[in-house]
Amino acid sequence: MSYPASQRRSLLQEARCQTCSLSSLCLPLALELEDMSQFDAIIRRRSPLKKGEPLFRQGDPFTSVYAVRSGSLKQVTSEGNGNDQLTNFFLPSELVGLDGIDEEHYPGTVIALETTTVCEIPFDRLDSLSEELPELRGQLYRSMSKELRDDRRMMRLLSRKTADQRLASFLITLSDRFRRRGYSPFSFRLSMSRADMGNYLGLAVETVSRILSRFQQQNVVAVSGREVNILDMQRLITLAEEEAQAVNSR
Amino acid sequence: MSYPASQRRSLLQEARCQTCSLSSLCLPLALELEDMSQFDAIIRRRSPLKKGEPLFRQGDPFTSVYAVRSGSLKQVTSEGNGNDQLTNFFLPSELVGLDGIDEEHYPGTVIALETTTVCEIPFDRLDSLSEELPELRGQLYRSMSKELRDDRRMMRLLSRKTADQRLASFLITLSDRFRRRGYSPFSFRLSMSRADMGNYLGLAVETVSRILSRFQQQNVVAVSGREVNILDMQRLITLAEEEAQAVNSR
DNA sequence: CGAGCGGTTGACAAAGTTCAAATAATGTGG
DNA sequence: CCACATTATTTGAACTTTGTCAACCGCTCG
Repeated sequence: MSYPASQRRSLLQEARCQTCSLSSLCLPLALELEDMSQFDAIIRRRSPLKKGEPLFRQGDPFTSVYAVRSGSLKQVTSEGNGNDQLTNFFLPSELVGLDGIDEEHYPGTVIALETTTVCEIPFDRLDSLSEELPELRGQLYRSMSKELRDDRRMMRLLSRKTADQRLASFLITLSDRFRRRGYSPFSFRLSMSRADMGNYLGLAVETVSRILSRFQQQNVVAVSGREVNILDMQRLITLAEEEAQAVNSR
Repeated sequence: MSYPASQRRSLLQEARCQTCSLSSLCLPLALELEDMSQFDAIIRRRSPLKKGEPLFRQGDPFTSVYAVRSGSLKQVTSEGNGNDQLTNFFLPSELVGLDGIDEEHYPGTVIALETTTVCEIPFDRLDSLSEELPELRGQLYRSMSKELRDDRRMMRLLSRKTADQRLASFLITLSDRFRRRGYSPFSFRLSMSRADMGNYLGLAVETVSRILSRFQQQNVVAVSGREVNILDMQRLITLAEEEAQAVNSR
């Protein structure tokens, strides 16, 4: 989730969707150049968020969805008592805030994990525009639908997988997301803490740490602080799926 | 999830959205009478599903979403190995299939838990119509957004709650859904097996059974087979939330 | 009436959590 | 840039919760 200086520079320059390297992954995907400029027109640029800075807070009135342009964020839902749940990490091109549409407010706080830039897309404008642009509407439906499927996958992870499988799955998913964005799927930097990972995966920090150590011992990955190198992707995939036997289906 | 004979009869008679008692909860919510008839026109009635019968199977081509009219269903996602994950229960007025939009196929099999009737809504027609009817479009966005929020709640349940809290939460959620639909929130019949509950909640069947027994001993609920009576709702709510201390946030 | 399924209960084992403590990393004020 | 204060991460050991295995009950369906 860090970028070489050259790329970071170019990301910041791309003030318009038409030239943004992410447009093929982002909401304007599938839009014609002409339509894209209409879409581009409703977007508000925001100054970069610093690490730890919230994009919005739980309970804030829902006004916009956001496309991540660079950096990364986490979404945390608090339930009164100190018990927070980290429900999502967002990487470039992903849409933030879709779960706030049907209520007047955002259901969780979204916080930058590093210096992060986003495009703000006022939802009322997006909705109107989606009336005229079937492709845009379809893309919006698809984004939400995909998020639903990802959620189901996460539920499966949380309810059926062992701690080892969770960590392996997590690393694979990250790897895959990086790959799709043109970065190395084998070597990357985690922008979140062990505590964040544990919270997201439903594990104690200590468990996360222990398992990463074990993976390292087994030469599956090399971990140094937040730097990750996947040494044996095949093994990692096996780890994520194996033992998946039995549990409730003898 | 069973209905008195009189109500069941009337549900079956309601062939049109305009007279359906669920329209105030369902997709046509917020539509003017005139718009509603347009919406009504695209809907296909289906003959009732028998218990155990699938509405569609995982991998079937995605064509429609479905609104439950009466009865109930479960969604099961299989991952090759025998390890299935039950990701959702659907009650009357709820929309089935939204997570299939962005792929060409449904991501899970949806099976009737009892005799069940649904309205089939071809998605391409729905999409076109949503172009003309902003209210319908909004409702569709809201439905998906709500489902996202429910998923987040479920993730929280799976990753942070104890078995007791999961069962308590589950009963409360069901109770609430019945209440919204005009049924008793205190007395209802479970249409799913203990195994289904366990699968959904990420618990072994034995655990589900034990905890229900314990709740019963403590006079929180009276359970007889699949009949449930909530005796002490306040206590149940406490059970669902309490102990929610600590875990990752000392 | 017997088979089978769904549900319940007990005993034991395993996976993870909690608590404690040491070490490493990062940030801050001078 | 240094010394100190914090915060993050790792590791060990005891303890809990829940899963697994086994046995049994009760009901329904041929």
